[in-house]
Amino acid sequence: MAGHQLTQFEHVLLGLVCLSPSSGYDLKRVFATTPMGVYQPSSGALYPALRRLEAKGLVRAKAPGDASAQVRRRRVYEPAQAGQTAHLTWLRTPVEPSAVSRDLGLYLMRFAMMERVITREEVLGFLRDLKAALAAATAELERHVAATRLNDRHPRLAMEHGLAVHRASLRWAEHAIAELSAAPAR
Amino acid sequence: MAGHQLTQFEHVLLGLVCLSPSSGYDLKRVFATTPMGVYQPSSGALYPALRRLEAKGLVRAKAPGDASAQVRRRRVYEPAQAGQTAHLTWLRTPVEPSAVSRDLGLYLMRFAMMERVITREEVLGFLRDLKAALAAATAELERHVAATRLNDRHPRLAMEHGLAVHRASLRWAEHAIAELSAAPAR
DNA sequence: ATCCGCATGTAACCCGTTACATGATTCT
DNA sequence: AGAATCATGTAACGGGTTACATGCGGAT
Repeated sequence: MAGHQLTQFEHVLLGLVCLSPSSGYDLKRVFATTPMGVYQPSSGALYPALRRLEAKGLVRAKAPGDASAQVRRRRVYEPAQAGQTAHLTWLRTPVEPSAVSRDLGLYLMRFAMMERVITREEVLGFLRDLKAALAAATAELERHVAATRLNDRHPRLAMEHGLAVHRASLRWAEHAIAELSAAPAR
Repeated sequence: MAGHQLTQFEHVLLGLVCLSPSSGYDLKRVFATTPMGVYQPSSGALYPALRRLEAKGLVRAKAPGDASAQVRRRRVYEPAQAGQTAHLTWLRTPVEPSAVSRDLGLYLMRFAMMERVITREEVLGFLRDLKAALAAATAELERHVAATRLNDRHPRLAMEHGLAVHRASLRWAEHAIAELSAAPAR
């Protein structure tokens, strides 16, 4: 059934459809109006990706709600069972410490989609792994900064930027763990 | 001569070649060992890109250093005049406020390559523009966080991550401006 | 003699961008 | 009626990833 594995983009689309059934245009608006908007998918990326998800049996086009007055031309997608499980599996993918700097945006996206879908224990485990990976990446960068010649000011400053950003992410992870730990049970 | 415009990746490669003549393998090592390593170019991306730069007359393969013992199979690239000017033009490309969140890594790369190539005044102008763009992006995010329902904890936390990271970048820009302003004239 | 690191390259495949096309619906 | 927005789609093109191929040089 499911061809091979999905693109990150396809995983995000599937996640959004799981959050609430949407048409391609709805999803376009999501990217246009939320802070996800750092990436603005083109029609040529979005619609074929949805068709691929449909072809793999992960989503299906909802039948026009029988009270169809004019809603004919909108293809509203909803998740299929296989899509639900694929989404859950994606959310539960272990944190890869070596790729955390590259994929941090994706990890944040996954975190944002975890609410009310997986248990708080699992979320806290994810955040702890993320925090550990960020701490390791930060230490690695510190090593690198210390090992670098002080001759060149710009490269050193650029590395310090990376360091500052990593430290901010690390502090955020600690903050998020604290807030979720203190939150009332759902 | 120069076909159309270069890829960001090609611009980075050109910049590295301008910093010091390098072979493809040298460049591979640069990506593998420096904090640039978030992106690990494959052979199928790297060597064709260098050939494209060569075909556009921006770099050329250095003739084997006549004292050639065994250095025959290495193609060491050095910048051509057109490459130098293209690199300078790239470094001087104005900061695009609307894309600063997406392209921050590229901007940092450009900053790291500016040393000793353009005047300190220009560098400071660049940093001030970058700072302004980051401040605008931060304000935008703050607006968005404030306007969002407090119902969902995870999305709000994810947005706060973006906010924390933007603030760190902003503070870095201020720090960099201060440090460069205080630096002794070269 | 063989294995590993150096060093460059190529081909199939996939996918995203750009640009264009098309019709329906709503606004003025 | 005409314009803008909604809504989906397609074709050409470019470029990156994966995987494979190749040959030299030094190390065991």
